[in-house]
Amino acid sequence: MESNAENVRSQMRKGVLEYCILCILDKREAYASNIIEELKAANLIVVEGTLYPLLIRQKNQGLLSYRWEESTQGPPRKYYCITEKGRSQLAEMDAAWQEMVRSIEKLKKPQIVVL
Amino acid sequence: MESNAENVRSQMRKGVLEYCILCILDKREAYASNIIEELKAANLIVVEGTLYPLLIRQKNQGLLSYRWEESTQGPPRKYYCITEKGRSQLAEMDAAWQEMVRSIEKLKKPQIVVL
DNA sequence: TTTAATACCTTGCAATACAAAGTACAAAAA
DNA sequence: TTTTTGTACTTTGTATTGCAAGGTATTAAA
Repeated sequence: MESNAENVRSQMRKGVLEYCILCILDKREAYASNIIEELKAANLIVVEGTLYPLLIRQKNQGLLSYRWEESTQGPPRKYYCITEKGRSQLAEMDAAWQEMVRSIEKLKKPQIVVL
Repeated sequence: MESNAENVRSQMRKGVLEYCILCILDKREAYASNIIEELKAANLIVVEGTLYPLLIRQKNQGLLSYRWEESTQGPPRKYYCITEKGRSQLAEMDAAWQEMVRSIEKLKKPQIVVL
């Protein structure tokens, strides 16, 4: 894939990542690697340096909570799960996303000219 | 509307604005106020301080060109129109946007668990 | 001459995605 | 025991960019 197409996609991810995290954690709790895997499966590449600060921000906002869990292979994992506040934020983001999709559709339609 | 909902929408606009501008200028040439009006009609609020630098950036990237036109009421206007390079960028952004919409749909679906 | 309306531009700030490097822990290899 | 490997979490520095706020310029009306 070209570098330009990469940039275009990277640029579009901005502002949607928070939403994606809440979507994923709304289904099940997960630790960072789980989240990265699921994002990758949906063609949304994200690196650690992006995800960790984002999770911390959302936790500090009260949207997420976490618990430590021992791992059989490696250091303990931080499993995040969505809070009530997180769910209500997710509901707002759902609405905002749908509105955004409609907005783009509107922009794509030929302009209506009154003669 | 709540401030939080505003923030959510503002955040989501990021990374999509460039795409929106190209969508609008793909239909017809326009100057800044035209563009702001059309974005507003699509529920995408953007202010001058955001739009002008963005138009300049896209012009410098060769995605847009402009011409001056006298106005009957006020100073001359800078009418922007999309270039060939801009159209090819728009095509890439269309693809990226569709992919993003599909990605979000994918994340919303319940996870498939193999037992 | 002053004021109002319109249009374009700039500055400073805050948020954030990312590359890159660092820290910590556990198990396997030497 | 010591070193290496793999996994996981964290931090730092940079570039981008949306936005509030303020500035400049032109025209026409008061």
